[in-house]
Amino acid sequence: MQIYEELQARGLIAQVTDEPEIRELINNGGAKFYIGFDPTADSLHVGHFMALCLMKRLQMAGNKPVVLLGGGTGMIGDPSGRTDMRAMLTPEAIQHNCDCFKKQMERFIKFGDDEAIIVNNADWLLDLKYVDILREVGACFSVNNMLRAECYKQRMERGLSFFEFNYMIMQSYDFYYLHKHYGCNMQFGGDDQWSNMLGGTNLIRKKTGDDAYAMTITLLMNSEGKKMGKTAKGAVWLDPNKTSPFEFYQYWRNVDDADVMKCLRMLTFVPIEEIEEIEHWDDSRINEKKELLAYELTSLVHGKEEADKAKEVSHSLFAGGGDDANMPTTELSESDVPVDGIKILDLMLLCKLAPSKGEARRLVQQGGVTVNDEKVQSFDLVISVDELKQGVKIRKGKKIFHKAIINTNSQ
RNA sequence: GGGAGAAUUCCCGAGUGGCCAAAGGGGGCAGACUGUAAAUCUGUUGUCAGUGACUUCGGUGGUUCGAAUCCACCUUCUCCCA
Repeated sequence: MQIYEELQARGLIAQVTDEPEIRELINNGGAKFYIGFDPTADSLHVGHFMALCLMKRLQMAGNKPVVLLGGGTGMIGDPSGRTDMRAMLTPEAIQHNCDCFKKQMERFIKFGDDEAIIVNNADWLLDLKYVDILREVGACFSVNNMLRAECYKQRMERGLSFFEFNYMIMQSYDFYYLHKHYGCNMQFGGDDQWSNMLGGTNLIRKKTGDDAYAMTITLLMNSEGKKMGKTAKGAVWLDPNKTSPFEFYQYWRNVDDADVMKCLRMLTFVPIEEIEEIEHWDDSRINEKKELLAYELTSLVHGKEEADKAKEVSHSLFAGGGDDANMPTTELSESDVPVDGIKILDLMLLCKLAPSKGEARRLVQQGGVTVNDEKVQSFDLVISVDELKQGVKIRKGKKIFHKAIINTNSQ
Protein backbone atom coordinates (compact mmCIF):
# COMPACT_ATOMS: atom_id res chain seq x y z
CA MET A 1 0.00 0.00 0.00
CA GLN A 2 1.38 3.36 -0.91
CA ILE A 3 1.37 6.39 1.26
CA TYR A 4 -1.57 8.15 -0.31
CA GLU A 5 -3.71 5.06 -0.06
CA GLU A 6 -2.62 4.60 3.50
CA LEU A 7 -3.56 8.12 4.44
CA GLN A 8 -6.87 7.54 2.80
CA ALA A 9 -7.42 4.28 4.62
CA ARG A 10 -6.64 5.97 7.89
CA GLY A 11 -9.22 8.60 7.17
CA LEU A 12 -6.70 11.40 7.38
CA ILE A 13 -7.44 13.09 4.12
CA ALA A 14 -10.18 15.68 4.23
CA GLN A 15 -9.85 17.78 1.09
CA VAL A 16 -7.37 17.89 -1.74
CA THR A 17 -6.93 20.32 -4.58
CA ASP A 18 -6.13 17.77 -7.24
CA GLU A 19 -6.27 14.16 -6.26
CA PRO A 20 -4.47 12.40 -9.16
CA GLU A 21 -1.61 14.90 -9.12
CA ILE A 22 -1.18 14.74 -5.38
CA ARG A 23 -1.34 10.98 -5.29
CA GLU A 24 1.37 10.80 -7.92
CA LEU A 25 3.47 13.39 -6.17
CA ILE A 26 3.56 11.99 -2.68
CA ASN A 27 3.64 8.35 -3.66
CA ASN A 28 6.82 9.04 -5.54
CA GLY A 29 8.38 11.14 -2.85
CA GLY A 30 8.23 14.21 -5.01
CA ALA A 31 6.56 16.54 -2.59
CA LYS A 32 8.28 19.24 -0.70
CA PHE A 33 5.49 20.15 1.64
CA TYR A 34 5.05 22.44 4.53
CA ILE A 35 2.84 22.59 7.54
CA GLY A 36 2.47 25.73 9.56
CA PHE A 37 2.37 25.86 13.33
CA ASP A 38 1.19 28.95 15.09
CA PRO A 39 3.05 29.46 18.35
CA THR A 40 0.06 30.26 20.50
CA ALA A 41 1.30 28.32 23.52
CA ASP A 42 4.58 27.07 24.93
CA SER A 43 3.86 23.46 24.09
CA LEU A 44 2.46 21.49 21.23
CA HIS A 45 -0.81 19.71 21.76
CA VAL A 46 -2.64 16.78 20.28
CA GLY A 47 -3.79 18.70 17.24
CA HIS A 48 -0.19 19.45 16.34
CA PHE A 49 0.68 15.88 17.02
CA MET A 50 -1.50 14.72 14.16
CA ALA A 51 0.25 17.07 11.82
CA LEU A 52 3.63 15.86 13.03
CA CYS A 53 2.63 12.27 12.47
CA LEU A 54 1.54 13.10 9.00
CA MET A 55 4.87 14.72 8.41
CA LYS A 56 6.63 11.67 9.63
CA ARG A 57 4.60 9.37 7.43
CA LEU A 58 5.31 11.48 4.40
CA GLN A 59 8.95 11.78 5.29
CA MET A 60 9.19 8.01 5.53
CA ALA A 61 7.73 7.87 2.04
CA GLY A 62 10.54 10.04 0.78
CA ASN A 63 8.92 13.43 0.78
CA LYS A 64 10.61 16.50 2.18
CA PRO A 65 8.93 18.22 5.07
CA VAL A 66 9.22 21.86 5.89
CA VAL A 67 8.11 22.97 9.30
CA LEU A 68 6.93 26.52 9.27
CA LEU A 69 6.85 28.22 12.62
CA GLY A 70 4.42 31.08 12.61
CA GLY A 71 6.57 33.63 14.37
CA GLY A 72 5.20 36.25 12.01
CA THR A 73 1.65 35.07 11.52
CA GLY A 74 1.44 34.46 15.24
CA MET A 75 1.57 38.20 15.62
CA ILE A 76 -1.83 38.31 14.00
CA GLY A 77 -3.68 35.15 14.91
CA ASP A 78 -5.85 33.04 12.69
CA PRO A 79 -9.52 33.95 12.90
CA SER A 80 -10.62 30.72 11.20
CA GLY A 81 -13.19 28.87 13.20
CA ARG A 82 -12.97 31.23 16.08
CA THR A 83 -15.75 33.30 17.42
CA ASP A 84 -13.61 35.82 19.18
CA MET A 85 -10.28 37.46 18.65
CA ARG A 86 -7.23 35.77 19.99
CA ALA A 87 -5.36 37.47 22.74
CA MET A 88 -2.40 39.25 21.21
CA LEU A 89 0.89 37.76 22.25
CA THR A 90 4.00 39.75 22.84
CA PRO A 91 6.87 39.18 20.42
CA GLU A 92 8.93 37.73 23.28
CA ALA A 93 6.25 35.21 24.13
CA ILE A 94 6.00 34.19 20.49
CA GLN A 95 9.72 33.69 20.26
CA HIS A 96 9.70 31.64 23.43
CA ASN A 97 6.89 29.48 22.11
CA CYS A 98 8.70 28.95 18.83
CA ASP A 99 11.74 27.71 20.73
CA CYS A 100 9.62 25.30 22.73
CA PHE A 101 7.93 23.98 19.62
CA LYS A 102 11.26 23.37 17.97
CA LYS A 103 12.55 21.35 20.85
CA GLN A 104 9.48 19.16 20.95
CA MET A 105 9.42 18.59 17.25
CA GLU A 106 12.91 17.28 17.17
CA ARG A 107 11.62 14.23 18.94
CA PHE A 108 9.48 13.29 15.99
CA ILE A 109 11.00 14.64 12.85
CA LYS A 110 14.52 14.26 11.60
CA PHE A 111 15.92 17.62 10.77
CA GLY A 112 18.97 18.18 8.65
CA ASP A 113 20.19 19.40 5.31
CA ASP A 114 18.77 16.56 3.35
CA GLU A 115 15.98 15.88 5.80
CA ALA A 116 13.32 18.14 7.14
CA ILE A 117 13.97 21.80 7.53
CA ILE A 118 12.48 24.28 9.88
CA VAL A 119 11.81 27.90 9.05
CA ASN A 120 10.17 30.81 10.75
CA ASN A 121 8.01 33.18 8.81
CA ALA A 122 8.98 36.01 11.10
CA ASP A 123 12.15 36.06 9.01
CA TRP A 124 10.36 37.35 5.97
CA LEU A 125 6.99 38.64 7.12
CA LEU A 126 8.18 41.15 9.65
CA ASP A 127 10.27 43.13 7.21
CA LEU A 128 7.61 43.49 4.57
CA LYS A 129 6.74 46.98 3.46
CA TYR A 130 3.07 47.76 3.46
CA VAL A 131 2.85 49.42 0.08
CA ASP A 132 5.14 46.92 -1.58
CA ILE A 133 3.13 44.03 -0.36
CA LEU A 134 -0.11 45.62 -1.41
CA ARG A 135 1.27 46.03 -4.90
CA GLU A 136 2.89 42.64 -5.05
CA VAL A 137 0.25 40.35 -3.63
CA GLY A 138 -2.68 42.51 -2.61
CA ALA A 139 -3.62 42.84 -6.23
CA CYS A 140 -4.01 39.07 -6.50
CA PHE A 141 -6.71 38.78 -3.89
CA SER A 142 -10.35 39.39 -4.46
CA VAL A 143 -12.11 40.70 -1.42
CA ASN A 144 -15.32 39.29 -2.79
CA ASN A 145 -13.83 35.83 -2.76
CA MET A 146 -12.27 36.24 0.62
CA LEU A 147 -15.55 37.28 2.13
CA ARG A 148 -17.14 34.19 0.74
CA ALA A 149 -14.57 31.97 2.43
CA GLU A 150 -16.03 29.64 5.00
CA CYS A 151 -13.50 30.55 7.60
CA TYR A 152 -14.80 34.10 7.87
CA LYS A 153 -18.48 33.24 7.85
CA GLN A 154 -18.88 33.05 11.58
CA ARG A 155 -16.91 36.16 12.10
CA MET A 156 -18.94 38.13 9.61
CA GLU A 157 -21.76 38.08 12.08
CA ARG A 158 -19.80 39.02 15.13
CA GLY A 159 -17.29 41.34 13.61
CA LEU A 160 -13.90 40.79 12.11
CA SER A 161 -11.15 43.32 12.26
CA PHE A 162 -9.07 44.18 9.25
CA PHE A 163 -6.11 43.07 11.29
CA GLU A 164 -7.34 39.49 11.38
CA PHE A 165 -8.76 39.60 7.92
CA ASN A 166 -5.18 39.79 6.68
CA TYR A 167 -4.28 36.44 8.11
CA MET A 168 -5.22 34.67 4.92
CA ILE A 169 -2.98 36.92 2.91
CA MET A 170 -0.05 36.34 5.23
CA GLN A 171 -0.49 32.60 5.06
CA SER A 172 -0.79 32.70 1.29
CA TYR A 173 2.32 34.76 1.12
CA ASP A 174 4.14 32.15 3.20
CA PHE A 175 3.30 29.48 0.70
CA TYR A 176 4.36 31.70 -2.16
CA TYR A 177 7.59 32.55 -0.41
CA LEU A 178 8.38 28.94 0.40
CA HIS A 179 7.61 27.99 -3.15
CA LYS A 180 9.97 30.60 -4.52
CA HIS A 181 12.82 30.12 -2.07
CA TYR A 182 12.59 26.48 -1.09
CA GLY A 183 10.73 24.89 -3.97
CA CYS A 184 7.78 24.01 -1.81
CA ASN A 185 5.00 22.57 -3.91
CA MET A 186 2.50 21.49 -1.35
CA GLN A 187 0.87 22.55 1.87
CA PHE A 188 -0.83 20.48 4.52
CA GLY A 189 -2.98 21.74 7.30
CA GLY A 190 -6.03 21.21 9.41
CA ASP A 191 -9.31 21.19 7.59
CA ASP A 192 -10.13 24.58 9.05
CA GLN A 193 -7.22 25.94 7.07
CA TRP A 194 -8.66 25.06 3.70
CA SER A 195 -9.53 28.53 2.50
CA ASN A 196 -6.23 29.96 3.70
CA MET A 197 -4.40 27.25 1.83
CA LEU A 198 -6.33 27.78 -1.35
CA GLY A 199 -5.35 31.41 -1.09
CA GLY A 200 -1.76 30.26 -1.30
CA THR A 201 -2.15 28.01 -4.31
CA ASN A 202 -3.99 30.77 -6.11
CA LEU A 203 -1.34 33.29 -5.32
CA ILE A 204 1.39 31.00 -6.61
CA ARG A 205 -0.50 30.37 -9.79
CA LYS A 206 -1.07 34.04 -10.38
CA LYS A 207 2.46 35.10 -9.59
CA THR A 208 4.46 32.29 -11.14
CA GLY A 209 2.10 30.23 -13.23
CA ASP A 210 3.21 27.13 -11.31
CA ASP A 211 0.84 24.60 -9.87
CA ALA A 212 0.99 24.04 -6.17
CA TYR A 213 -1.16 21.74 -4.15
CA ALA A 214 -2.95 21.72 -0.88
CA MET A 215 -4.37 18.99 1.22
CA THR A 216 -6.15 19.14 4.52
CA ILE A 217 -6.16 16.65 7.34
CA THR A 218 -9.43 15.61 8.88
CA LEU A 219 -9.89 17.31 12.19
CA LEU A 220 -10.01 14.83 14.98
CA MET A 221 -13.52 15.14 16.32
CA ASN A 222 -15.16 12.97 18.90
CA SER A 223 -18.58 11.45 18.37
CA GLU A 224 -20.17 14.58 19.77
CA GLY A 225 -18.54 16.71 17.14
CA LYS A 226 -16.12 18.41 19.45
CA LYS A 227 -12.44 18.71 18.81
CA MET A 228 -10.53 16.03 20.62
CA GLY A 229 -7.54 16.62 22.79
CA LYS A 230 -9.32 19.13 24.95
CA THR A 231 -10.33 18.69 28.53
CA ALA A 232 -12.16 21.03 30.81
CA LYS A 233 -8.79 22.19 32.09
CA GLY A 234 -7.49 22.91 28.63
CA ALA A 235 -5.58 21.11 25.95
CA VAL A 236 -3.82 17.80 26.32
CA TRP A 237 -0.23 18.90 25.95
CA LEU A 238 2.76 16.99 24.70
CA ASP A 239 5.01 18.63 27.25
CA PRO A 240 5.30 16.20 30.19
CA ASN A 241 5.42 19.13 32.59
CA LYS A 242 2.08 20.40 31.43
CA THR A 243 0.36 17.05 30.96
CA SER A 244 2.09 14.21 32.72
CA PRO A 245 2.58 10.96 30.82
CA PHE A 246 0.14 9.33 33.20
CA GLU A 247 -2.54 11.94 32.56
CA PHE A 248 -1.83 11.65 28.87
CA TYR A 249 -2.25 7.91 29.01
CA GLN A 250 -5.46 8.26 31.00
CA TYR A 251 -6.91 10.70 28.52
CA TRP A 252 -6.73 8.14 25.76
CA ARG A 253 -7.61 5.25 28.03
CA ASN A 254 -10.89 7.09 28.68
CA VAL A 255 -11.99 8.05 25.18
CA ASP A 256 -15.53 7.24 24.17
CA ASP A 257 -16.16 3.77 22.84
CA ALA A 258 -17.29 5.31 19.59
CA ASP A 259 -13.99 7.08 19.05
CA VAL A 260 -11.43 4.39 19.73
CA MET A 261 -11.06 3.00 16.25
CA LYS A 262 -10.94 6.42 14.70
CA CYS A 263 -8.14 7.43 17.03
CA LEU A 264 -6.19 4.27 16.44
CA ARG A 265 -6.42 4.78 12.73
CA MET A 266 -5.66 8.45 12.64
CA LEU A 267 -3.12 8.85 15.38
CA THR A 268 -1.08 5.70 15.74
CA PHE A 269 1.41 3.97 13.53
CA VAL A 270 -0.21 0.60 14.05
CA PRO A 271 -0.23 -0.97 10.58
CA ILE A 272 -3.48 -0.59 8.77
CA GLU A 273 -3.93 -4.33 8.34
CA GLU A 274 -3.66 -4.80 12.05
CA ILE A 275 -6.16 -2.07 12.67
CA GLU A 276 -8.63 -3.73 10.39
CA GLU A 277 -8.23 -6.87 12.38
CA ILE A 278 -8.75 -5.04 15.65
CA GLU A 279 -11.88 -3.53 14.25
CA HIS A 280 -13.40 -7.00 14.18
CA TRP A 281 -12.62 -7.73 17.78
CA ASP A 282 -15.55 -8.61 19.94
CA ASP A 283 -17.13 -5.76 21.86
CA SER A 284 -16.02 -7.30 25.10
CA ARG A 285 -12.48 -6.41 24.14
CA ILE A 286 -13.21 -2.73 23.95
CA ASN A 287 -10.95 -2.03 26.90
CA GLU A 288 -8.07 -3.79 25.23
CA LYS A 289 -8.46 -1.45 22.30
CA LYS A 290 -8.37 1.53 24.57
CA GLU A 291 -5.29 0.29 26.31
CA LEU A 292 -3.59 -0.24 23.02
CA LEU A 293 -4.48 3.25 21.91
CA ALA A 294 -3.28 4.81 25.14
CA TYR A 295 -0.09 2.81 25.15
CA GLU A 296 0.80 3.49 21.53
CA LEU A 297 0.27 7.20 21.84
CA THR A 298 2.05 7.60 25.15
CA SER A 299 4.93 5.67 23.76
CA LEU A 300 5.10 7.86 20.66
CA VAL A 301 4.99 11.06 22.62
CA HIS A 302 6.84 10.24 25.82
CA GLY A 303 8.83 7.17 24.91
CA LYS A 304 8.39 3.50 25.61
CA GLU A 305 9.64 3.69 29.13
CA GLU A 306 7.10 6.27 30.22
CA ALA A 307 4.38 4.39 28.42
CA ASP A 308 5.23 1.21 30.28
CA LYS A 309 5.16 3.08 33.54
CA ALA A 310 1.84 4.73 32.81
CA LYS A 311 0.31 1.45 31.82
CA GLU A 312 1.60 -0.25 34.91
CA VAL A 313 0.32 2.47 37.19
CA SER A 314 -3.09 2.44 35.63
CA HIS A 315 -3.25 -1.31 35.99
CA SER A 316 -2.29 -1.32 39.59
CA LEU A 317 -4.66 1.50 40.43
CA PHE A 318 -7.72 0.34 38.61
CA ALA A 319 -7.33 -3.39 38.56
CA GLY A 320 -6.46 -3.66 42.22
CA GLY A 321 -3.01 -4.53 43.38
CA GLY A 322 -1.17 -2.16 45.60
CA ASP A 323 1.73 -0.84 43.60
CA ASP A 324 1.76 2.88 43.94
CA ALA A 325 5.33 3.51 42.97
CA ASN A 326 4.54 5.67 39.97
CA MET A 327 1.48 7.43 41.23
CA PRO A 328 1.41 11.18 40.86
CA THR A 329 2.96 12.37 44.06
CA THR A 330 3.25 15.51 46.08
CA GLU A 331 6.34 15.66 48.21
CA LEU A 332 5.89 17.68 51.33
CA SER A 333 8.51 18.98 53.62
CA GLU A 334 8.08 18.75 57.36
CA SER A 335 7.49 22.46 57.62
CA ASP A 336 4.30 22.06 55.56
CA VAL A 337 2.75 19.91 58.22
CA PRO A 338 1.92 20.88 61.79
CA VAL A 339 3.51 18.62 64.38
CA ASP A 340 0.19 17.18 65.46
CA GLY A 341 -0.86 16.27 61.94
CA ILE A 342 -2.59 17.92 59.04
CA LYS A 343 -6.30 18.17 58.37
CA ILE A 344 -7.48 16.27 55.34
CA LEU A 345 -8.85 19.43 53.75
CA ASP A 346 -5.52 21.20 53.98
CA LEU A 347 -3.72 18.20 52.67
CA MET A 348 -5.97 18.06 49.63
CA LEU A 349 -5.22 21.68 48.97
CA LEU A 350 -1.49 21.07 49.19
CA CYS A 351 -1.78 18.22 46.72
CA LYS A 352 -3.87 20.39 44.43
CA LEU A 353 -6.69 17.90 44.56
CA ALA A 354 -9.06 20.74 45.28
CA PRO A 355 -8.76 24.42 44.42
CA SER A 356 -10.38 25.62 47.64
CA LYS A 357 -11.25 24.34 51.05
CA GLY A 358 -14.91 24.69 50.33
CA GLU A 359 -14.58 22.36 47.42
CA ALA A 360 -12.48 19.91 49.38
CA ARG A 361 -15.10 19.91 52.09
CA ARG A 362 -17.83 19.24 49.56
CA LEU A 363 -15.89 16.35 48.10
CA VAL A 364 -15.57 14.79 51.51
CA GLN A 365 -19.21 15.38 52.36
CA GLN A 366 -20.29 13.72 49.16
CA GLY A 367 -18.12 10.74 49.84
CA GLY A 368 -15.69 11.36 47.03
CA VAL A 369 -12.45 11.11 48.97
CA THR A 370 -10.61 8.02 50.06
CA VAL A 371 -7.45 7.88 52.12
CA ASN A 372 -5.46 4.68 52.08
CA ASP A 373 -8.48 2.81 50.71
CA GLU A 374 -10.78 4.03 53.45
CA LYS A 375 -13.54 6.44 52.72
CA VAL A 376 -13.15 9.70 54.56
CA GLN A 377 -16.23 10.10 56.76
CA SER A 378 -15.61 13.48 58.26
CA PHE A 379 -13.64 16.49 57.20
CA ASP A 380 -12.16 16.67 60.66
CA LEU A 381 -9.90 13.78 59.81
CA VAL A 382 -6.32 14.49 60.68
CA ILE A 383 -3.40 12.77 59.03
CA SER A 384 -0.45 12.39 61.33
CA VAL A 385 3.12 13.16 60.46
CA ASP A 386 4.07 9.51 60.86
CA GLU A 387 1.46 8.42 58.37
CA LEU A 388 2.69 10.98 55.92
CA LYS A 389 6.22 9.75 56.27
CA GLN A 390 4.97 6.37 55.14
CA GLY A 391 3.18 7.97 52.25
CA VAL A 392 -0.56 8.46 52.11
CA LYS A 393 -2.65 7.39 49.17
CA ILE A 394 -5.48 9.79 48.46
CA ARG A 395 -8.15 9.05 45.95
CA LYS A 396 -10.51 11.69 44.69
CA GLY A 397 -13.50 10.49 42.80
CA LYS A 398 -13.11 7.37 40.79
CA LYS A 399 -10.10 8.08 38.71
CA ILE A 400 -7.80 10.51 40.41
CA PHE A 401 -5.11 8.99 42.57
CA HIS A 402 -2.49 10.91 44.39
CA LYS A 403 0.16 10.21 46.92
CA ALA A 404 1.35 12.59 49.58
CA ILE A 405 4.58 11.89 51.35
CA ILE A 406 6.98 13.70 53.58
CA ASN A 407 10.38 13.39 52.17
CA THR A 408 12.59 12.93 55.17
CA ASN A 409 15.76 13.38 53.20
CA SER A 410 15.00 16.85 51.98
CA GLN A 411 15.72 19.74 54.25
C1' G B 1 -18.58 61.61 11.61
C1' G B 2 -23.96 61.10 13.68
C1' G B 3 -27.46 58.06 16.55
C1' A B 4 -29.12 53.67 19.58
C1' G B 5 -27.98 49.83 22.86
C1' A B 6 -24.99 46.31 25.69
C1' A B 7 -21.23 44.74 29.54
C1' U B 8 -23.78 39.86 35.41
C1' U B 9 -20.45 34.63 38.80
C1' C B 10 -16.46 29.06 34.12
C1' C B 11 -20.05 29.93 29.56
C1' C B 12 -25.05 31.40 27.97
C1' G B 13 -28.58 34.18 30.33
C1' A B 14 -32.46 36.30 34.17
C1' G B 15 -32.39 40.12 37.66
C1' U B 16 -33.76 47.40 37.09
C1' G B 17 -32.99 50.20 45.05
C1' G B 18 -33.36 46.20 50.39
C1' C B 19 -36.38 39.39 50.31
C1' C B 20 -29.32 38.89 45.75
C1' A B 21 -23.85 35.03 46.59
C1' A B 22 -27.71 36.66 42.63
C1' A B 23 -33.36 32.46 38.76
C1' G B 24 -32.74 29.02 34.68
C1' G B 25 -29.75 26.32 31.31
C1' G B 26 -24.91 24.54 29.75
C1' G B 27 -20.35 22.94 31.50
C1' G B 28 -17.51 21.13 35.79
C1' C B 29 -17.14 18.10 40.20
C1' A B 30 -19.06 14.12 43.33
C1' G B 31 -22.62 9.94 44.34
C1' A B 32 -25.69 5.67 42.28
C1' C B 33 -25.60 2.37 38.02
C1' U B 34 -21.39 0.45 34.83
C1' G B 35 -16.47 -1.42 31.69
C1' U B 36 -11.37 3.70 34.15
C1' A B 37 -16.90 4.19 28.25
C1' A B 38 -21.68 6.31 26.96
C1' A B 39 -26.66 7.22 28.53
C1' U B 40 -29.66 8.01 32.87
C1' C B 41 -30.87 9.58 37.86
C1' U B 42 -29.28 12.40 42.51
C1' G B 43 -26.40 16.00 44.93
C1' U B 44 -23.21 20.08 44.31
C1' U B 45 -20.97 24.46 41.92
C1' G B 46 -17.71 32.60 45.08
C1' U B 47 -13.93 32.59 49.47
C1' C B 48 -13.13 31.76 54.59
C1' A B 49 -15.35 30.09 59.14
C1' G B 50 -20.14 24.79 61.86
C1' U B 51 -25.92 29.66 63.13
C1' G B 52 -21.91 34.00 60.56
C1' A B 53 -18.29 37.03 58.06
C1' C B 54 -15.91 38.60 53.66
C1' U B 55 -15.18 39.62 48.20
C1' U B 56 -18.20 39.66 43.40
C1' C B 57 -22.37 41.88 38.71
C1' G B 58 -16.74 46.16 32.70
C1' G B 59 -13.62 50.57 35.38
C1' U B 60 -13.57 55.08 38.53
C1' G B 61 -16.17 58.34 41.41
C1' G B 62 -21.15 59.98 43.26
C1' U B 63 -26.50 59.79 45.25
C1' U B 64 -28.66 56.74 49.34
C1' C B 65 -29.55 54.27 55.94
C1' G B 66 -28.84 50.62 51.85
C1' A B 67 -26.73 49.81 44.82
C1' A B 68 -25.80 44.36 40.14
C1' U B 69 -30.01 47.75 40.04
C1' C B 70 -30.05 55.27 40.18
C1' C B 71 -26.37 59.48 38.38
C1' A B 72 -21.54 61.16 36.03
C1' C B 73 -17.27 60.12 33.52
C1' C B 74 -14.17 56.38 31.28
C1' U B 75 -13.21 51.63 28.66
C1' U B 76 -14.76 47.86 25.41
C1' C B 77 -18.30 45.67 22.20
C1' U B 78 -22.76 45.39 19.10
C1' C B 79 -26.34 47.66 15.99
C1' C B 80 -28.37 51.63 12.79
C1' C B 81 -27.27 56.00 9.53
C1' A B 82 -22.98 58.08 6.57
